[in-house]
Amino acid sequence: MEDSKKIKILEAATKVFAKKGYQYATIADIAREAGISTGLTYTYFENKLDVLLSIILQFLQQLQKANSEKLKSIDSPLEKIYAILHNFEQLLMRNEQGLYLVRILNEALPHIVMIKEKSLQEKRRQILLANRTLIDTLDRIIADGQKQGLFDQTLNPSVMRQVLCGAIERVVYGLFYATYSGDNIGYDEGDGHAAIMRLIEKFIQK
Amino acid sequence: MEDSKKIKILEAATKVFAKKGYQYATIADIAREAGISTGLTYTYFENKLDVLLSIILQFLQQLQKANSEKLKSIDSPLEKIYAILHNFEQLLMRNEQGLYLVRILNEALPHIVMIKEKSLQEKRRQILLANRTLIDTLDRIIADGQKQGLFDQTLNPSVMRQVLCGAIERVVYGLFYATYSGDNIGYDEGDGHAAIMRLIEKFIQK
Amino acid sequence: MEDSKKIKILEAATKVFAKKGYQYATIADIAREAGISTGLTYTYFENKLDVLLSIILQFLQQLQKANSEKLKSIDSPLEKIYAILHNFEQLLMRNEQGLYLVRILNEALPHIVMIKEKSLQEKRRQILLANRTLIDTLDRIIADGQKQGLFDQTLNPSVMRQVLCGAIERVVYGLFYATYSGDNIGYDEGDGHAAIMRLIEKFIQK
Amino acid sequence: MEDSKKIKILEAATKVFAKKGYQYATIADIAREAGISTGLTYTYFENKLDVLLSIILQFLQQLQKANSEKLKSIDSPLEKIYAILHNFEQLLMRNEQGLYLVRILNEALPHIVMIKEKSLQEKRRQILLANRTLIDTLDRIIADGQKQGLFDQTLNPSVMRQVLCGAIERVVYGLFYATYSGDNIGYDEGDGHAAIMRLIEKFIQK
DNA sequence: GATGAATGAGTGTTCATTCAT
DNA sequence: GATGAATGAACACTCATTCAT
Repeated sequence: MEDSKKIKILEAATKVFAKKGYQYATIADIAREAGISTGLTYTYFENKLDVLLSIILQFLQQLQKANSEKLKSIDSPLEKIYAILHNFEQLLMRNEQGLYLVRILNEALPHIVMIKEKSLQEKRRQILLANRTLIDTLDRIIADGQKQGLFDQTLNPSVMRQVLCGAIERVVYGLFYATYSGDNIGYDEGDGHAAIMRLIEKFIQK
Repeated sequence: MEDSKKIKILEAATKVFAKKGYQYATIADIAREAGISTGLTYTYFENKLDVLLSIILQFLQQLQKANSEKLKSIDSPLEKIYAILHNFEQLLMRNEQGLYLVRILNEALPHIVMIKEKSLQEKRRQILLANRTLIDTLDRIIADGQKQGLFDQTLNPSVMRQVLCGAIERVVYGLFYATYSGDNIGYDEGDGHAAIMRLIEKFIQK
Repeated sequence: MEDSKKIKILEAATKVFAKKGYQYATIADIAREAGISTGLTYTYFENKLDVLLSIILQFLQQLQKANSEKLKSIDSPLEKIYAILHNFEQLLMRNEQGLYLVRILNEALPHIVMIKEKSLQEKRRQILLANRTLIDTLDRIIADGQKQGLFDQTLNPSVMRQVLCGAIERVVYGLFYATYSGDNIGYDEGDGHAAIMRLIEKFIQK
Repeated sequence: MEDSKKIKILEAATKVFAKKGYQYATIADIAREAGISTGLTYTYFENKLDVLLSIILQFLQQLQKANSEKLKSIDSPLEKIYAILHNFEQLLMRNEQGLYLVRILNEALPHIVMIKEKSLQEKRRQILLANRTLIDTLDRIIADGQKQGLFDQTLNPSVMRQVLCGAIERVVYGLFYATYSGDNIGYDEGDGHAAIMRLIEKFIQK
């Protein structure tokens, strides 16, 4: 089990899933992109869905790792928010693969809850757990900020987190779309970053 | 060609697409939900994709109609934003069908650009047009608000619109998820509405 | 049971079968061409195959009737051959419907033997009988001609009849094709008639 | 892509198309006859129609090759006609597959002009070209024979070729029918060959 | 490990046929 | 008789997955 080949498949699949959508991407597409045979995919992954879940889990785990490292040494809720945002941007906007991920997460997350395949339950559980951990982390930081009188106290932390995440997702998805369609969407990465910073400053903070 | 049957199919398809996702929904599922035979679906629609596009187009046209009616009599950019938000909520949160729509729009919109089937090009064009009209309307309102010194002038209107739309989408999608999974997502419709109002007040306005 | 409507359906079906081929012609096509509803077709015919068989049987019966009337008063085998040829040309080349028939006979006759539907066995039997009668008539005339020393005696009557019929079929089919494709096939009705006459004169006669 | 499997599929399809007719033959039938799975058919052919066209094209190309090889070394128009007839008989009457072909050609050729599928246009073009080449070759040989005073000069070469081809087709088709229905058609292969030879001698020659 | 030929379950779509009106 | 909406069986085709080499 060469790990380098597994990585190559995951990268190829990320690209193909992002460009065609999970449903329209075939194993043959992915194998071609990875420069291997279709059959070999099944040496490294249970099935097509396993490839998708592995991509998502890898991302969530990377994010979780980056977050838990950074957050330990930060006290201020605001700084924590910034730290998480920074990790997001590092993972999603620094390179091609990151932008592909945005599209995949956007498409796939709603389906994950419904997965029933027995052999993938463990991966499903891990993804849901990592997702929940991220959500809980954000909610707790916001609640802390509110308690400390730093953040808006009129709103529910969960809904504030949804606003923040939804905004980030949309802004970054637009950047993915611009990159891969060539269309002009009216803003660039700098504008996007500025908008999210301003959102935190004006909407999250008191 | 009973129109009532066409509506029944669209309603059934909306429900099935939302619950299973477009790809996993079969025509048989939709027909069963609508209480008809599979074949009859093809009396009213060209094919499965036509059903999806019809659902989306219907929503966008309803929204466009509601918006153009309301906006005529309003001058204030802020009030215009509220009016559009109100229309969104009326169409998406008033009933079951609306919540289904959120899920469908979220899943399907990214794919519409790629549609190549000749017979569906006109519908594709109408959807893209209606979507663009909505985007342009919002961007223009925001630009007006900025010119009049009412809205934040440090940000690009397009990116502000993305933040607003992303936030709304995520908040409403959470409500859909809560309704159909039964999970507690930590906020309710009232919280959601309040958060969006607050977003407009603090992020959009100066 | 209006007989005029039955005829109208048969005429419409003849046209549609000829233009599209039996398999590609739909009942809806035929009904549209006949100016009636699809359902009404089933008042006059058992099913789609019954329509086809009725067309063929009608032709064979008309030919049989014409032949038996003419042949009674003719003694000379050669004149008999001419009489049958004349009847063929009268039925197949005098009008549009006739040319359609050529195409249909050409396509459908090979399938008729294989028909297994119980309700159509009687019609199948009649068609095979009429066909056999025609074949036997021709074979007997040729055998007579041979006995009387008028026709070539070196060949089997059956194979001579095949040559004659095959030639006629091909020549007339070419005329149908020319009429409906607009292509130039290099000969016209006059040439065709001349060729068949010459074939009889040189190949059939001694 | 084993070539032997492609051939196996073509042979199986030739048999099945001949026995059931193109429309009534299913891919499952063909695959069963070939001893493979339905899916594998699509590894070797675009679709069902592609299988049919491949059968026809293969025959026409074999015939064309055989003709062009033989005709080079022959001067006499009469000998050329005999050579082409010989090639026909070699390809169509030597084995089971050949007799199946007669049936398929008879059924399918009229439909080929109408094919609209983009991916099959090239194959369609090649078939029509090969067919035209065959027709033109025959017409030119006949015209030559007429110029040299060897052939009947009272008839148009095109119509003479139709008579010859129609006769051959019918005679051979009868042999196919006899073989596969078991019915006695009143003549055998020897009779058929003799009849065609006699047709050339008496109808084509002066 | 690596290949890609082979499998076959699954589904969109068509259309002959039926039947309530 | 006449309609055409409704049915559902049938089939071409796709593609995830397997496995002999």
